[in-house]
Amino acid sequence: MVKLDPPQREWVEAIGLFLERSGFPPSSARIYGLLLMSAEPELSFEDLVATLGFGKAAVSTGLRRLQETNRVSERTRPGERRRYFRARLGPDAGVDRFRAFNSALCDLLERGIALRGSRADAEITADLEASVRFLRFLDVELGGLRARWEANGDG
Amino acid sequence: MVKLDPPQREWVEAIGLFLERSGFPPSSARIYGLLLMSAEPELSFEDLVATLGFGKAAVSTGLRRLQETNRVSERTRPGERRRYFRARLGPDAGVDRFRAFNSALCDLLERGIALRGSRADAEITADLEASVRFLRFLDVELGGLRARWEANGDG
DNA sequence: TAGTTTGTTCGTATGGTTCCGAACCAAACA
DNA sequence: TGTTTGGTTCGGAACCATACGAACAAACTA
Repeated sequence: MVKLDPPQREWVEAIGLFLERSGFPPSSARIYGLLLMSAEPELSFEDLVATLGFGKAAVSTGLRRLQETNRVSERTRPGERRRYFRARLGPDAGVDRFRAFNSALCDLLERGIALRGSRADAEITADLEASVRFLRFLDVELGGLRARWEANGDG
Repeated sequence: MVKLDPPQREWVEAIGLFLERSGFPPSSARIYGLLLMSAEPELSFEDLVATLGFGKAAVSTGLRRLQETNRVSERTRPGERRRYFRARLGPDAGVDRFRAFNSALCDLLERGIALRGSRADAEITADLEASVRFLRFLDVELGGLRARWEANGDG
């Protein structure tokens, strides 16, 4: 059981809603929020159940999703069977997903352009081509950005 | 009714699924896909209903959502009551949403850092601070990117 | 006025997601 | 071997979003 002020509880809820909008199920989102807000860097399964008020099932599947997407790591302490969970914070995750998304979109748009053929309206085709060019530009630049940030040694 | 090859139909479905994953309801996603694939740059309400196989209700609400988010424009032709719908393709929409998302996340993380206070685990706090710094850097750079692209006159 | 066209809105139904409680399993220990 | 602890998986219930059909509205025609 984790001690949290009311504002801290509200924050967990707020970031929970936020993560939900980016595709996480509610249980995963609250778990991640709690791991970020807790004064302790690691929490046990039981801590999560007791503090969040979710059933064990929800916490179990919520954790699984978080681990599948590399958002949470898990370890055990010597002599204890219990596992402890910790939030993993990589600033790049969002960018990576964004780039992957754009890349997939780009491929799709190119296939679309090809399928439209030459008899189709030229303006829409031109718009699609402009989108593809921009997405390619964006991908290259985002790659450079990442390199630049890491070179600065601040991440 | 719009004539589409089977591969073209599949493409509409594919980009439909793709847009669904970025938050669009299924009907909106298919409508937008069809508007992009159709040889005609504009389609009527009836075209959408007949080609997609959705009911009128679904097309109506699907279109509303697309218009609310500026993804589709509508016009009438002189002497016709019917309305014609056209896809609007802005390459920036994705970037804007990404930046808005990051900005909101950044604010949230800063509030989180403040709420954690000084008694909380320092490593997690430091990770949060690094995330904030990176997000700020990213936002600035993305702004610059946009400007650079538009200056090149290729969008 | 009566009828046709062009959509919109409402009530209901359906599909998919997520939750809970319970049953279950695996590991440690008596 | 039996018991406790730590966690997973299953079945059913609840919820939310969305689709359909039908009723409705608005605009034009005859």
